[in-house]
Amino acid sequence: MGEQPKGIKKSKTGRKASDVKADLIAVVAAVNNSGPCVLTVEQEAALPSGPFELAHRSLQSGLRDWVEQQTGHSLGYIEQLYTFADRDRIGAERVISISYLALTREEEVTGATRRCWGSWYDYFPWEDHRSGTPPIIREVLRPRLMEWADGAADTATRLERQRRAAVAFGLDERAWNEELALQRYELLFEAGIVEEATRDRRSTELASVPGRPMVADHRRILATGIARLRSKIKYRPVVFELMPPVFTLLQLQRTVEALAGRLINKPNFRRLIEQQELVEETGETSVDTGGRPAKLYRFRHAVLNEGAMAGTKLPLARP
Amino acid sequence: MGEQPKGIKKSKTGRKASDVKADLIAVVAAVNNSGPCVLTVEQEAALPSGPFELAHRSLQSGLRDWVEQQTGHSLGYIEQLYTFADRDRIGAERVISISYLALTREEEVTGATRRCWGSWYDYFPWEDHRSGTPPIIREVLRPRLMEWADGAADTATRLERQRRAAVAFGLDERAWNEELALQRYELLFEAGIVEEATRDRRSTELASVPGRPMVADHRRILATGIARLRSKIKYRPVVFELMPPVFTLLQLQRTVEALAGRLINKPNFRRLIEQQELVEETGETSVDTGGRPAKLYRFRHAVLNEGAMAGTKLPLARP
DNA sequence: TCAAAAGTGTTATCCTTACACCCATGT
DNA sequence: ACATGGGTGTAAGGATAACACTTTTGA
Repeated sequence: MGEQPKGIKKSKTGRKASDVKADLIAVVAAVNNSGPCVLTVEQEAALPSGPFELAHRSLQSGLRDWVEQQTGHSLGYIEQLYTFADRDRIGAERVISISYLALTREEEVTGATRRCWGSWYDYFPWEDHRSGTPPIIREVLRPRLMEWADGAADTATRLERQRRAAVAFGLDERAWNEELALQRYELLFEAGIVEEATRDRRSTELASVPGRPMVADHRRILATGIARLRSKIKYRPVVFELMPPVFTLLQLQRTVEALAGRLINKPNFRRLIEQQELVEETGETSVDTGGRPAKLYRFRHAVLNEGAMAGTKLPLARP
Repeated sequence: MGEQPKGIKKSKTGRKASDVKADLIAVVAAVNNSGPCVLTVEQEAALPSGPFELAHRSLQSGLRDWVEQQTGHSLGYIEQLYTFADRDRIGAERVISISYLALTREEEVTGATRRCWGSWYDYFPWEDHRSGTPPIIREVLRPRLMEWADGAADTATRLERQRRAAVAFGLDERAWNEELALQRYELLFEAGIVEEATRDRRSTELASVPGRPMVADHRRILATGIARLRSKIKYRPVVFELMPPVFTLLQLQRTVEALAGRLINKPNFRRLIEQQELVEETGETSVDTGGRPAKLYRFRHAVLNEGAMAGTKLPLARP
């Protein structure tokens, strides 16, 4: 910031015209025995959030403050998700939402704060494929999506819609891709199949409404967080933010499966983890839960320093 | 939205306390014969930007308006980069910057607008490894970084700094990783080696200043864009946004090389492109530029519909 | 003829995938 | 004994990397 820090930006309209409100909004994810869940308020219908204010030192610290104040939960790992201006919001002042993904463990409940964990798959019943493709896809979503496609004005649009639905939901022998969680929600929204899409416009159509809805566009933000996390666990060791300090390899696998919404091959998973040297043995074994005692592991925090996870996909020339 | 859209958010301070200004800021990238470049204003010292205003239909359209107004350039492909609150900015009103990455071709100059293309590697001379490791790393950056490391209070911090520098810049036999462009800039900033870091605090240290500086934190935003693009070209077909409608495979390779800042193995690159079916022949050949005529190709826009680029890195169980 | 660029093969190696199988413990 | 989970081995297939080589043009 020299002598003229922002000199290049001159609003032609008055100063007031460019004033906005900025909301901070958090997807706080954890995994417990019943599966992946998200920290909520308001009877599990909203994500913790609040306005960014002068008192906040930074966006992240503002977010931490709001989450702690509303839920009594303090955050560890945080990353930014996306920023958007509320759609179809007109009026005196614009609102910008800056969303974040946070990963924690569901800790001991201390205060008497209204903290509720909502299950991911209550909001997105079509996303859990751990016990095979959920029936809701074939029985509800597929027919509704085809209806929507058939409602298109011309043939080109109809085919286009069918293809989009097939890609997103793995229809017609296509493979399921768990990373498309956001695309799927947005497709359902566009097709008017999801409650949030119809509740503004007095629901002329029948509301078949699969999955529990949320306030405003919070469910879309949750979908964004899920999609981001599902892709990120594949190239960054973030799962460990969700694990206790010490764990067995099967516990780790179950956690990843909960997030990905699909099952993993055990032997190969173990090799993958071990060959990347992400964990080290503690030397102890678990207090058995139904079978042979398992070795306990802890995360090797050193890997964060190793600058690993390079990932070249280009055929580089030898230097 | 519903009956109580944002009811859960009650600012304890007055309304005014949460009002902010939101700036939109664009990294508009292109590649020409002289290499990768970015659209700038103010004598190549700033990125196009402007405040988000009531008149704008959305964040993206606001960005398009500002860029077009300031440079006469209209944008195609856009993606959001990052949102941050200005660091060390105190005072009456907070400023939030929402940054975007846009990809275009450097088109025919039409209007008499002040549009300038700045070369990436003028701003980041250490990032271009197409002709081997640039001397500036061994001759300037390495010594300065070691100085900085030695200035640490304790041994642990010193070793930590040395390791960070080595990872980021590929020192000590480590491999160069072109995707770490942002980390590198931030490391230089933290070490006070870069002009932006010293100019606030009256530069007590000598300003060795490698690379052309920019206004405010625009250079950091540019680094963010470069890093994002370098990683994205590996798993999404975004390069084609930078290409003319018809091109030879070598032109495509040269473009990718310009972005990545390193050379690619030709035969393997061709196979990679062809086996992914990203392009199709036009049937024509290029008006030769120095050798045997090359087949011309065009991008297969169909691939965008194929929902390809799944990318599982987890050893899934058979369904 | 030579330089420059366009193209084609071939091989070794690594990683992923799939699957088969044995081990240790509690009931 | 057997169910449950822990844990190891291996072989096939595909992708990647490295490099050698031929072809076609213009100067």
